[in-house]
Amino acid sequence: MAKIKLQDIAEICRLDISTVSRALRDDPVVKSGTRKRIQKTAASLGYRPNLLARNLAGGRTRTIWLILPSLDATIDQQLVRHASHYANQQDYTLFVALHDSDNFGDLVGRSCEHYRQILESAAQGTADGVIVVPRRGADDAYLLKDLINQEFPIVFLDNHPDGLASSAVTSENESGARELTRRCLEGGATGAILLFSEPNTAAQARLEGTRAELRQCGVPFVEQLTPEGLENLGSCIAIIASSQTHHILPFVAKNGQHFKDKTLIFGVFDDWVGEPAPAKTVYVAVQDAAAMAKFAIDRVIAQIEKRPDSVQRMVRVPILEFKESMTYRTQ
Amino acid sequence: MAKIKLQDIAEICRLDISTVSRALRDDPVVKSGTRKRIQKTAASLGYRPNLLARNLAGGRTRTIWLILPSLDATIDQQLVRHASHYANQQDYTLFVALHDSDNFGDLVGRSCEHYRQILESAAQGTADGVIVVPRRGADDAYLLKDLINQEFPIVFLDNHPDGLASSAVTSENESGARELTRRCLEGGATGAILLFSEPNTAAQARLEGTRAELRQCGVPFVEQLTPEGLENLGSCIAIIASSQTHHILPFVAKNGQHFKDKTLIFGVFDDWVGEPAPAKTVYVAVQDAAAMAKFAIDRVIAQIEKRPDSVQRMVRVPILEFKESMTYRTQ
DNA sequence: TTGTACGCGTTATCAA
DNA sequence: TTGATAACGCGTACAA
Repeated sequence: MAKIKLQDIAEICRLDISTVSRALRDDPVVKSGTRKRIQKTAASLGYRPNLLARNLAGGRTRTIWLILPSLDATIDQQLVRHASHYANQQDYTLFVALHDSDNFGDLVGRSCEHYRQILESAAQGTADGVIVVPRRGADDAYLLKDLINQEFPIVFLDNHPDGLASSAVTSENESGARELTRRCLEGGATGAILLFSEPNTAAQARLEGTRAELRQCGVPFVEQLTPEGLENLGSCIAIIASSQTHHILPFVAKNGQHFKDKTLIFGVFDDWVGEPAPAKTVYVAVQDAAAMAKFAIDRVIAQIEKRPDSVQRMVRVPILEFKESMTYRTQ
Repeated sequence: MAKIKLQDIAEICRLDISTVSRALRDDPVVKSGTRKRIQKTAASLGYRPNLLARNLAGGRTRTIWLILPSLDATIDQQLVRHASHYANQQDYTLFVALHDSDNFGDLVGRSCEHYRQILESAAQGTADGVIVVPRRGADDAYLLKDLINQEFPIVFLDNHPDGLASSAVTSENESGARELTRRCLEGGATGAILLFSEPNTAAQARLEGTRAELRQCGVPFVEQLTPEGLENLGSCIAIIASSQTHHILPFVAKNGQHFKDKTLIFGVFDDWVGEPAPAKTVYVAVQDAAAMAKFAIDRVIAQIEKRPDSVQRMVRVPILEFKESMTYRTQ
């Protein structure tokens, strides 16, 4: 059978469509008897209201999109999880869209196009607001400018494009990186290798924090691995980076021969899965994904409901904790 | 300024709204000159077509939802990534919704409610079809039954509820688990511990495959760890499970004292991050996420476009590869 | 080549 | 308490 609509129910019940509409939304203005009757026949027919029509008429969707480049990093997965949860609590539905999913090496440029399409779609009535996790430098700034100018509710999360006057939620990356670095030094590091090559504001802030701390403590470090540079770093080298998966382990696997006679310490953000080997210790700066997600959702909703957004444009969430990674050794 | 609509542009250009509508979709029937003029003024006004209205009028959204419980497992992330990519290639947009995100321990039952809501929303015109990764046994069967009966395009991925006559795409879990087990035995295992406690069809198939192989080879195994059971397993124990994160490492961490004098071998699906320690070797059965995603998308689209779906109800994708996990040891 | 008029499925504002 | 009717913004036969 085809899709049941209000009209069908109305005809069966010999009532007007508007009465049916009210009854199905439990409007107490409809007489309790007819209301029940309508609801029963609706259920028996397997009626489902058409959300497109409903949202079109209502002017809002109670839907927020979380748009991010990928789910590779642990923090991304956690943000999705918490944002979805918290949005749900606020009676919004959160949808996730990936915009970097085209980067499989087939079609360059298509990814950006896809990104643009997603943002457009969101702003075209399908979502009440969006939370965007940008990734590739300022490539996307011009895409977002329009939306912001038209006051479409938008909040940046984790990273934020430079020079856009809009809400943003991120971690205290700079001071977090300083603290992480401090731990590595307390752990005995005599020098450091910095792996923060991503061209985004979060990685840059971390890089700067790390540099600042190392300089202040007078500890040598390099950002590119050269034989000469390595000599200055001493016997206990801290490798400090954003994440395990993309940076440290591949890096160590590739340059293993250089570290033969060295002791290694790793410093990373968010998590370390598995054994810390080949490091002596792994220090982890854990971002507060729950708080970040909560702030982001709150601020989009504030914009959606046109509540006067808090003065503060940029929210920096403190690092949740600094810890040494667990080891599963049996001895 | 408020939202621009076709009417606004029509008035400015002194044309009918329908002409504007055609021009903005590059309909060649509109005279090239006026088409350009219309497009220019539209752009200058920052016009965005309302997708709700467009989809309502058009009857379709070119949107597919991928609904899954969480993103904890690597396979989930890969499925999202590939599905998003492939859907995009087919000119569909893929949205991801999590339905288990409420399981933070606050409100029991709310998760199921949320799940229902998401499925309903999808079927209410917002999506042309859905791909569902179910997780908790057959809890959700009744939710899905309605949708299937009403011929709403739906494909199950990874797992599938029992007894529902609908399309499903999954891995060759049973034979995959057999092969994985074989590898563990070739690696020297004298006994095995099986950790497949999840109440879903994928884990069950794997459990059965593992059991079958072990029985055939006459190798002792346990599914619950007891002191007596442990004695029979010999000195080299294979721990075989679905994933690293949720099962093996916590299990070993908890029961470490029992394994003091044993050699361990791990057998898992999808991936192993970090060092294999405390195991001698880790064998990994890697699922073919790309193929799974592709099949799933293809089959939803087939249903959406009412093409006669292939006779085969259930697609079982072969395991991509069996490998030993990489090690990053520097010596 | 452009305009008219109706449909998409709901909600909301009247009037009855 | 219910019914008629106008939005919501756009697509599209059909007519001009």
